[in-house]
Amino acid sequence: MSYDFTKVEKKWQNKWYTEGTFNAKIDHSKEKWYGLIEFPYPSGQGLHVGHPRSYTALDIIARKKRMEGLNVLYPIGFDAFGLPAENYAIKNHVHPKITTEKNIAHFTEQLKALGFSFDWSRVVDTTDPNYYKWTQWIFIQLFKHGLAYKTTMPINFCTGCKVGLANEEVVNGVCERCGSPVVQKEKSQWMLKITEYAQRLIDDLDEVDYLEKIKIQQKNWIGRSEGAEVTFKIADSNEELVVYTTRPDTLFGATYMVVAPEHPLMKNLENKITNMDEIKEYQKQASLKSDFERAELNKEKTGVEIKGIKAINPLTGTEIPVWVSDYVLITYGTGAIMAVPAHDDRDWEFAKKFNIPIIQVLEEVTGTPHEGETKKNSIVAIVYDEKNKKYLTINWGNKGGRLFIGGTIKENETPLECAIREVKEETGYTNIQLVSTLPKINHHYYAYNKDKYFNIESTGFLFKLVDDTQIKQNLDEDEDFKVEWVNENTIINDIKDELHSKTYEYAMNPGAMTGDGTHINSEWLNDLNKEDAINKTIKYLEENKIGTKKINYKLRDWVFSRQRYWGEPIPMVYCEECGWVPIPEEELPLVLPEIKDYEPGENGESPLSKHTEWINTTCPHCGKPAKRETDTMPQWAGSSWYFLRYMDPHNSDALASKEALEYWGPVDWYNGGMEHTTLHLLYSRFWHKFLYDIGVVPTKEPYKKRTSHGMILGSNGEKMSKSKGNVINPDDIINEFGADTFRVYEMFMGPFDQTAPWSMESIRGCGKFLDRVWNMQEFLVNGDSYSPEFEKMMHKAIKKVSSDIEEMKFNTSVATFMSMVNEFYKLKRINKAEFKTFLQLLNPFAPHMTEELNELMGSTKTIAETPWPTYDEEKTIDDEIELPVQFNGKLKATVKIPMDADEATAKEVVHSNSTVLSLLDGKNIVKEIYVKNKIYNIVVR
RNA sequence: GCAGAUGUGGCGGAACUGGCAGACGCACAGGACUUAAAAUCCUGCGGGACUUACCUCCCGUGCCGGUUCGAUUCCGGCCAUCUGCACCA
Repeated sequence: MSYDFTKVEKKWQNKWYTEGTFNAKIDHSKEKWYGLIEFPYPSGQGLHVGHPRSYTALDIIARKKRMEGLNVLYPIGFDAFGLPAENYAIKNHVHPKITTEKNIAHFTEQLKALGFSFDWSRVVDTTDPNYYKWTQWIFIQLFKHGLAYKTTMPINFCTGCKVGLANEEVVNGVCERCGSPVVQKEKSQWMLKITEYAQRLIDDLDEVDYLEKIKIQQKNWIGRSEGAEVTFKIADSNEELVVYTTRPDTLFGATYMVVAPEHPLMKNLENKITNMDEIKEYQKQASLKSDFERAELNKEKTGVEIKGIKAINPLTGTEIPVWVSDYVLITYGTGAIMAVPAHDDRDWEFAKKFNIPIIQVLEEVTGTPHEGETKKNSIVAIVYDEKNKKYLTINWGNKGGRLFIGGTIKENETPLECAIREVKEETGYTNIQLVSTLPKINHHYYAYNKDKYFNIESTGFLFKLVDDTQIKQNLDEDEDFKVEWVNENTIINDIKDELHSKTYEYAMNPGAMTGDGTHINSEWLNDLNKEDAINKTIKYLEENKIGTKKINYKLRDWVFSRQRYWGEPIPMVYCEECGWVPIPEEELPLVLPEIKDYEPGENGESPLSKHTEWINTTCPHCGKPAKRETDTMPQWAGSSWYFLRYMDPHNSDALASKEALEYWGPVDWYNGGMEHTTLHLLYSRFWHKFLYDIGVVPTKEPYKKRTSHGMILGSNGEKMSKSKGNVINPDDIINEFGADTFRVYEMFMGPFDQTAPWSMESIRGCGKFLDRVWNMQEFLVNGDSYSPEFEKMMHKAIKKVSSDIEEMKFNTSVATFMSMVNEFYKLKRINKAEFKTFLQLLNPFAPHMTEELNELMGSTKTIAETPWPTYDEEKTIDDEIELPVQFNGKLKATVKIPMDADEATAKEVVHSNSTVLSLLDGKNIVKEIYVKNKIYNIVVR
């Protein structure tokens, strides 16, 4: 009798749905467990095969938790506001509400066909006024607490369509739809002060169980840095330029300053600046670029010197030039920097391009310091022969190995003169040309020939050989070496001296020295390391009132306005007298008006801006005529708190009752994609913390645990997309293989948190496995307890599957099931006790078939009603193990010994093994290593 | 450019905390069943050398090096691919 999944799956799905099997109710006598998956955006394409990966994973966990006796909440809903519905509406003149309803119905059907144990009585829909009433309510609370404010922020503006665009709609600087250039246009927008919560969003990560990579990514995104704000005076004016720096210790090396193109300094000093036209042109060019373009890779640095003004280095009093360049961003720090080209890569690049002086203030330390060192200044010269691709070295043989040319600087001699002289004296080459001067290195060493310890400051030089003109060497008596030209590999292998190899490294990778070291050229900071110098500088700045210690975050406030129709209306009214006033809470929800033209308004306004009858209202505060806000909220708004609504979805008096929030909160386990780590996850943590602060929710953090799933790729290993023609439709898979096979395959395809390509061949294998499970009925025999042949396997399997599910190692669980089935087939026998346990373990993965088989076995209870199987640790342990025996770490034999055998027993068995004895013949045993139950290694000579 | 991730047979992958590399599945090959095919069941399956065969030996977890009795696993340096990005001072 072959298995008809169509009938069986429908049967159980109907039962679950009509009986509300998985509907959750508050029950204070039971421990709760709240599992959450990211609710889908109901797109017109229908469900993606990626959705079920996450949903199945948490469904498995939820089903297991129920069997373990927990009161489980596993809800589903729809994040239904968004761009695609609106764009579809513009194109086809269908109201987004209609398409959204249709799409939700389609999604619901698809999700039900996969047999997820969702509580279908709690479905939420972010576009439902009864839902977004509370999204608006939260916004008003944010406004009342000073966390929502208006400011001017640039939007992407299409010069063709004359509308604002989302980042996603801008492709290579042009509009996705019409191809016209996109420019940045200033617009007054609502902002949420997420930055106020930056520190707490970092600190409270210690309290939650998120995957480490998620915590790291959130911390990097928030980007806390400690540094200082330093005030630079502008010469001959009252203007000051405040910069933020994380490296105040390098202040002596600041040789110029840079301000962002949007910085007010230029306007303020307009009458002093002599090249204002040039600067205005540069500002205009910069305004055409989006932030993304400015960040584009390998971009050549651009900039213009602001002529007519100079800044004064507050430590040295030196006048330094001020530049404007778009590599400095107005949104970070103070929008201005002090540039230290010797110790910052970007500044270094800029200074090289515009020939600005580079002053080294920190030098790397090599070698080991020793008491009684003699100080000297010296050079290391690297000479490169481009024609033959060889480097000039001197080979001391066993008296010091291979080195470049080195030497001590004499009095009245510059380092460069010294280098040229040394090359001539030691090798005879006279026609060389300087390529670059390398950063100085502070080196400690011991000279054998002089029996002395030295501490030298060495300047490196890279020369190229012009021609091979060579005179006679002029050597000291103790200089006994060979002059040799060698290739790169020889340099890397032979040059062991730290100073010389470091010099070579600098020569090969020109750039700023950003590491730690010891300060030079820095007056009272000299000889200090980075950390001490930073502290000392900050202290000095504060004492002299020219700067302060400052913590900065990369995190920016959240731009909360969208010039779109299909979003939650922002419940604010503008009154000439009273300013921005929220609408009274009893008037919520502020319903999105039904309109027919969803085309954006002119000049980047929202479509709502054309509806004067809706816009015109009265001020809730003073009663005079006033206007509504026409921008709507971003899609992130509805998803920032939906997990709270699930706890009490039909409540009309509050976003959820206190009882529900206290019982179900916080979410015990939230799984979702890595792509939501920095936006959605951070936004919802921010809202939750705010709601905690105003006493609405009882916990600081919304999610106890967060994990993530990997993307499912097309069978060609690329991201699924219509244009690539590699999209897999879940409906086809369900029709051909059934939901159980689909679920098992998605769990088997690879490690849950990594990307995996789809394979039609592999899914067939999972179908075959389930058929084999079904066919085990043919050799099912009676039995109330595990048979001796399978007892150990059963206990091991319960242990393995139980822990695998908790660790989301679903692929190895499925492998365990497959191995078990293979074992049952070997004996062509399984008894009822074994079958029952097997079905219970497999049930969360393949709920339909296992319930059916369980029923066919004559069970009176469904598997969902039975407790999760338990195991006996004792019975998972083997009595005897195969111990590998190695010789010098290479496997040569295995011996059977009892589990947990002591060393003497193991030794006896190993030494009576014939292979071991023959291998020991004529050898000396140096050492024997025994690791209990793992290995026996004999080291022989 | 920065950050994060990944790299193991023909393919997807397994290997607990440094201890027998390749579990499980796919593909492939052979066999059983069948008039035949499909389905099903059984067996084999990293590469190479040697061999009638049993065996045995060598190589092998992206590359180079290190630590160790022993490294897919730890350390240093590279390379490649993927993903994200806000040049973060």
